[in-house]
Amino acid sequence: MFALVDVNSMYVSCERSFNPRLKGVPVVALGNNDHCVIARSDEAKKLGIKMGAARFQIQDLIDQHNVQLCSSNFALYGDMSARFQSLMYNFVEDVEPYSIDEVFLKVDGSYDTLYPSYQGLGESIRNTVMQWLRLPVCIGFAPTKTLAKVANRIAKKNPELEGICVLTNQAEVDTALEQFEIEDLWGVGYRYAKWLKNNGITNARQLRNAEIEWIRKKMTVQGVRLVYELRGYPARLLEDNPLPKRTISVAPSFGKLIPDLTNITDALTTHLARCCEKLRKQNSIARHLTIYLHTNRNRKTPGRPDLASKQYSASRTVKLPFHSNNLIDFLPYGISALQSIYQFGYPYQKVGIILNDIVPEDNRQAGVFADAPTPEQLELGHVIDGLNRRFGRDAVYVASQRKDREWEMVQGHLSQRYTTNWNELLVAY
DNA sequence: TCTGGGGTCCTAGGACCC
DNA sequence: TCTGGGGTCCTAGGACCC
Repeated sequence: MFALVDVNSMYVSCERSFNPRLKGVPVVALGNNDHCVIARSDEAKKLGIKMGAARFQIQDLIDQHNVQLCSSNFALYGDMSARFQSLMYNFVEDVEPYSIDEVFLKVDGSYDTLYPSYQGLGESIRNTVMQWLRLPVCIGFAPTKTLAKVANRIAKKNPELEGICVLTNQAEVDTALEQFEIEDLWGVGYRYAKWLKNNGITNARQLRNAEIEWIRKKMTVQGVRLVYELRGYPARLLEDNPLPKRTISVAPSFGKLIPDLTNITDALTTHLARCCEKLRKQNSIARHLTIYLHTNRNRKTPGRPDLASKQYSASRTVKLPFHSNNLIDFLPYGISALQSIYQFGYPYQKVGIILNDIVPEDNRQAGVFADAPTPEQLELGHVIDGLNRRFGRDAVYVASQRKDREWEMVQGHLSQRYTTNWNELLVAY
């Protein structure tokens, strides 16, 4: 049996955990630059605020119902997530952190003596997370991960279940799948849902009974796994030993549209420094660097059809002569890639970075035409990370970075980093 | 006026190897 | 005249996830 434990409205719940005034009232968390809704409390959902809505579209609702706004505070959410995940080891040995607000657990018979029923185990997890972290969770139990996802969603949609849904026998599974919309299934996105519906498959039970080879042709082996999982045969195992990331990307939008190369280069430098930090955090090095640049696709500038109202986007990938996690190694390649795609005259919204070809740090090989880094060079990055952890982000940065940061994002409703910044914690209490 | 950010997996096809 | 069989590696593109 698997369980899926999921924090309800994660970001909003984290904010509420430290700010009781947000309880019982509509709250939304906003994405970068406070533009876009990325989490909603139940009260906000009832007002009809949709996921992903732009703030200007719901400004009337915000004013009428005094909806509380929170800028996204990932220092807080990430730390609460780590606490939530580590708490799960108090109950079971096999834990797979799946996303910032979800964990899969393997719940086998060995826990029978401690928790005589899945229901009892679920209640115990729910109560403990609430007591220790003040976060509300829902839990679904079932024989496969996909069915546990189904059970979790049922727990969430039916308040009378009080956050717990157990699917064990076939009759329960049949009923659940019959009522489960195809597009809500884990692994069925917009396009597959459309195709399945066109072929007469509208609920999960119909998909479970579908012909395997026909599914494979359209939905590849992943679709096949999904059907097996619905039939109760595990095709996705618990991955409790997460591999390092194979792609690392940093691409926040600017706080306003930026036309000039100087400011964009400055942003690129800062983003690249973040990428290297992420690499070092998982003890990796990378060799492939993609830089992309684009204007705001949603902007419909009325009036003069001159350059400033047209769209532009471009990208360039470069391969370094060796793997690295050091900003100084990446920077010249990043800057020349940027210069090769930059075109004068457009108002840009974002410069983004993607790193690929990522390998463990101790797999480092000297390039044929480049010297291997010295031990001091290898250590430098980790030393900078240590200083920035201790004295605050950007305590140490490269000299070419500017201090004014004209491009930086806007966050007008940011809460404190309650759990990770001791000074702020003292102020808060 | 204003619309997020960061990932994974799979497949096909091209270039190359012996 | 007749031109095999079995691989690897890389990339782009498409689908999905939270």
